Amino acid sequence: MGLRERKKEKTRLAILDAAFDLFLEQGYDSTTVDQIAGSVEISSRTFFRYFTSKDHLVLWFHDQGEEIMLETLRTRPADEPSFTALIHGLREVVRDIQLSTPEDTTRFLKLRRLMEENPHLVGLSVARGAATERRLAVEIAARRNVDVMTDQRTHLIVAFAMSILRVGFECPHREVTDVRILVERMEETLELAQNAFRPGWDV
Amino acid sequence: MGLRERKKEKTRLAILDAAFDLFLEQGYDSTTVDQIAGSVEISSRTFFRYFTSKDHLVLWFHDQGEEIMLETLRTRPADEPSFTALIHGLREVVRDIQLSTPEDTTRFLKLRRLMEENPHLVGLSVARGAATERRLAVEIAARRNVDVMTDQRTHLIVAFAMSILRVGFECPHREVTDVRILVERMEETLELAQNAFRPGWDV
DNA sequence: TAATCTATGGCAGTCGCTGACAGATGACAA
DNA sequence: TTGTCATCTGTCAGCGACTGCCATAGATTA
Repeated sequence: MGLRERKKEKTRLAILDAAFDLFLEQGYDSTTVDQIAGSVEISSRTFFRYFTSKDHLVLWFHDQGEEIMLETLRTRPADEPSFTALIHGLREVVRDIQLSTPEDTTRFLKLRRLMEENPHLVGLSVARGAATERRLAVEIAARRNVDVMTDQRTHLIVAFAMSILRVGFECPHREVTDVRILVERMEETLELAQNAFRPGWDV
Repeated sequence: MGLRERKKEKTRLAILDAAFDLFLEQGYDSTTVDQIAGSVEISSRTFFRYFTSKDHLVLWFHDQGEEIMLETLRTRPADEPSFTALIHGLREVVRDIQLSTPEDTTRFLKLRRLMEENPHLVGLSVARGAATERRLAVEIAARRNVDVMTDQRTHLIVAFAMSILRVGFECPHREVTDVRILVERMEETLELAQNAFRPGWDV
């Protein structure tokens, strides 16, 4: 990897870290892009070359998760029930968090705190989730040999699965100082959710 | 109702109609607030006194639905399973659409077309949905005699129910020229969803 | 009719975001 | 090492969403 790319990655992370710290310190809305750019010593124009919008800072994690979900779907056996396959995707997302570097973990926990303190950001993430669901629905429809446009069940399967992810990450009943707490919580949610459905409902 | 209030309601609807027509004609993004305000002959400053943001034009329906859901929850018997109670809420939302005035129906259908052509708006609506879910969760937690902060099942119940609404409204497999098509579709979705769960999972 | 309340418009300003141009900097071959 | 090229970066000018402030026109009430 060349010097150029390494440098880019470094500023990308620097922006992310600076932004999160500023957000947590003085709030999301009252932090301007100029401030963030300033504290990393780049122009705000450059900021927008790294992140398409201020919001996008918060969505980087989401994008990562989407990729994992899609990737997992491709590797799961074709005859596995769709919902089960999606659940495996969710577990992969969780695993990815567990295995990430300490720096990434810190970033992730900051992001979580940020969302907790600023519910409007949850909305953002959920909005992005709608796009993710459309993409997942295409995959699941192919799997189930149905038409994405007409098959409601496909969309229900995807929507339910993604709901689990969201519920698992929100409402953590005690302070999350460690990803382990989050993972634990996520496992509980998955367990609960899986028991809620009739076997074979997702064929 | 005084002249003042009647006039206000009239401009409110005028703004909504003008905006939707402009959006459908030339796209959401390329329509400015100034244009909308101009075509109703008010200043853009006044526009922002009727709608807190350009986005809010699209969310007015959502807000209405939320109110119906909350209202319904209050009237349902306390010993009814939570999920069932929410489903009744969904049915009330559908009923409200069926019973609305022709003007409102037209507005609603335009909104639907708008969302179809502009997926980004679906995201907006979903984002607002996150806030709605939090409010519904409070009610459901009270019903189930659990703590909103800690009980995951409550959040799952709400999230699943709201997913149904969303799926029912999106992906309509044929052009929606009549609310009846939509209602029909919604019934199918509800049916499908209700059969997906184990009886008693939501106690 | 007078006093009062409130809806509105104009204006100035902030912030997010973009296109266009020019200068700086790393990549790579001779 | 040097020169060429691709890419990254900053500056600047500008648009559109949105807000606070103040003055005024209109509706409401006494």
